Amino acid sequence: MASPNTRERILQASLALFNAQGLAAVSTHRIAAELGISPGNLHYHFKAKQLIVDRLFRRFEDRLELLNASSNSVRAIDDLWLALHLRFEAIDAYRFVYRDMAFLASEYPALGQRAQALTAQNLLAAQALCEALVAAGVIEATAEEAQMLALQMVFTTTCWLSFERLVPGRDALQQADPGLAAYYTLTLVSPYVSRESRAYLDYLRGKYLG
Amino acid sequence: MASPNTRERILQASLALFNAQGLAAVSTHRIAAELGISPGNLHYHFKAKQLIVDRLFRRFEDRLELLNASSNSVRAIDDLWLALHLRFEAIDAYRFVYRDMAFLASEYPALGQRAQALTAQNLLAAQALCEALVAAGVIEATAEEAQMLALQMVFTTTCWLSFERLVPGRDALQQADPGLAAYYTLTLVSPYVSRESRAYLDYLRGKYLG
DNA sequence: GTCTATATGCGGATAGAC
DNA sequence: GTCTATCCGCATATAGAC
Repeated sequence: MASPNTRERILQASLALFNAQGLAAVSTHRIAAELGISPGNLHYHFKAKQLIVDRLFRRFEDRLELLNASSNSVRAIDDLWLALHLRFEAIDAYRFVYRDMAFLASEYPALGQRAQALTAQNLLAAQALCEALVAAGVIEATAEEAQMLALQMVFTTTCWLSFERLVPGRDALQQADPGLAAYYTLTLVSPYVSRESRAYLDYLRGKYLG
Repeated sequence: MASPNTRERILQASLALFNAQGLAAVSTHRIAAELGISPGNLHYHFKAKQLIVDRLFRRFEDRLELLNASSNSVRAIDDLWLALHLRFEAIDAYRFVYRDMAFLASEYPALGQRAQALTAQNLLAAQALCEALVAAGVIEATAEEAQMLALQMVFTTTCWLSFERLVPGRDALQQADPGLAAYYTLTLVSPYVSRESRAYLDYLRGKYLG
C-alpha cells in the first residue's frame, strides 16, 4: 500500500463523515473502518479525536479568514453575490462546524472560544462590507441600519444551512444550494438597495424564484 | 419521602440539565444524581432516555402551537412585539430543542420529523401574521415580500438564541433576553412599516439601543 | 506505519430485593 | 416506588508485535 499520506486521508474521511452524520455520531472506529485501516493505526496519526476536529476547524478558520480579508473590496451587488456564494460554499464544505456547534463547544471548550473569536471577526468584516456598499452608493442606509444589516448577514450566513434542514421538502442528506442561500441573504439587503443598483437584484430574483 | 410526583420532577430536572449542558452531554445517570434518586428508579419512570426527550418535545410543540393559533390576530406593531416576545420566551424555556437539533434529529429520527412538521406550521402561522399586518395597513409589502418576511421571521425565531451564544461578550450560561431578541426580529420588519405605525417602532428602538 | 489485542470507563438498560 | 447490583455495548486510548 502506497498511502502517500494517511494523515491527510484521515482528515478527508473525518470531514466527510462529520458532515454527513454529525460530529457526535461518528466515532474513531467508524473513521478507521471507512478508510480500511485499524483503530490503532488511526491513533498513531491522531492521538485523540479532538486533534482531528481541531485540525479541521483550523482549516475552516483559515478559509473564512481569507474571505473576510477581501470583504472590504465589495463595491457592487454582483460582488456581494459572489462573496456570499463563496462564503456559503465554505460553510457548506465544513457544515458540521455550525450545525453541531453546541456539541462541539461543550465537548471541546477551546474550540468554542475560537468559534466566538471567528464570529467576532466575521462581524467586523460584514460591517466593513456594509460600509463599503454605502460608500459606493449601492445601498442607502444610516450607520445604525448598516450595523444591523451586518449583524443580519453574519447571523444568516452562520445559521442558514442548519435551518434549511428543518424546512420540510428538503432531504437532510441532499446537498445545500449556496446560490439559493446567497439569494436569500440578498433579500435582507434588498430594502436598502438604491435605484441604480436594482437591475442586478432583479436579474437574480428572476433567476431564483420559480 | 413524599415525592408526590417523581415523574414530573424527572422531567423538570431533565429540561434544566438539557438546557444548561446540552442533550448529548446529559446522561440518565446524571439526571438521577441531580435528583438524588437511583438510576434504577429513574428507569422505572422512563424506560429510556428517548421517552424523556419525547415528553419534553411534546410540551414544546404544544406551547408553540398555542402561539401559532393566535398569530392571525396580530393587528399592530405592539401586538407583533408581544407575539415575538412570547415566542422567544417559549423557545428559550426549551432552548435545548433548537440548539441541539442536529443531535436530536440524528439520535431520534422520529423527533426530527416532528420538528420539520412544527417548522411547517410555524411558517404557515408567520405567513398568516404577515398577511394580517398587510391587511391592517401596518406594513406595506407585495405578496412576495410578505412571503419572504415570514420566512425570515421563522428563521430568526428558530435560530437566534443559538446564534447569540456565538457572539463574544455573552456568557454561554447567561440567560437570554427575549426582549432584545424580539427587537432584533422587528428590525427585519422595519423597512416595510408604514408611516402611521412607525411611532411604536421608534419607541422600541429608543428602549433597546443604548 | 500498520497491525492485533486489550485496558478503562461510561452510558443505557435490566433484574430482582426491599 | 425505590433501591442495589449488574450486564452489555461502545468509545477513547494504549501496549507491544510485525
